[in-house]
Amino acid sequence: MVEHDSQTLDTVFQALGDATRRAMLAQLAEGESTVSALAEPHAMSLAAASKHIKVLERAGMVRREVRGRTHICSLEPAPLMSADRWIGMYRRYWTGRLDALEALLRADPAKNPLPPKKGE
Amino acid sequence: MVEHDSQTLDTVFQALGDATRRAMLAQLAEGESTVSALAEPHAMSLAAASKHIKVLERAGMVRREVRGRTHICSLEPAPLMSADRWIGMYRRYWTGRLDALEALLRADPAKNPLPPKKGE
DNA sequence: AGCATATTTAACCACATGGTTGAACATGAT
DNA sequence: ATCATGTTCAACCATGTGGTTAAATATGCT
Repeated sequence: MVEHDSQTLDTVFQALGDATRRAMLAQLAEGESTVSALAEPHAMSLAAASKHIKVLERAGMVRREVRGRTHICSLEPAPLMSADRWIGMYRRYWTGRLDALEALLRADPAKNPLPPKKGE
Repeated sequence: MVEHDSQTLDTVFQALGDATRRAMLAQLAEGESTVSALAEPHAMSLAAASKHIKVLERAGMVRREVRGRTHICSLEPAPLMSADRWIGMYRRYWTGRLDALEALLRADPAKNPLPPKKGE
């Protein structure tokens, strides 16, 4: 039985709900970065970027190692895994639905109830 | 190449960042529910629950069919799939890390750098 | 028509969020 | 000691969020 800690999921999903922070995670997936390197791609003050990083840290997704005067951030995968497992509970659901749709289409292709709908 | 619509991900992850709404999605995964049925398990006014449902709707995760005076809500899987695909980009990353860890452990089990750490 | 049910809307409140600027702090270089 | 660099902190602002209560709306029942 999979335990889902509600508070963890709250902070993780909240942290993911911002494009700047998602971009930072993407950058960290490529390798460690200093705070300024993480801030650089974004059109905002360093202080603002610093706050975003702190949100990611609070969510446990980023670890920080203070090396001299620079802070080196790295990705901590565990919370993302939690989020993934939560969403994973629904994979069964939607694959079921998609299978049903596919079956429907195979049964009568002329009805085609969907436009291509690839824009995502 | 997977297109990730930033705005969609924003609203979806934001919607997921609240335990009440996650519980509502779980309930909807079991089957359709009216607004009051969705509200019932939660210690809050109907108006508050109604707002939560609207957040889920805005995120595209819930569809509403007005049948008479009751509104029947159902789960719309596409946005969750988007979120899943986004997180999926990191699956490679963390399985890599875990594989590395596992290799480390196999190489020298005595070092065992981790407590069980199953609490999640 | 009149009443009950299902839901939303509006106005409000406290607090969080995402941004700013300017000052502070800590470290490294000269 | 001084100065520059990397980062945070504090104060502030506008807007968003999650909740409330009270009133409005829409439908169904008798």
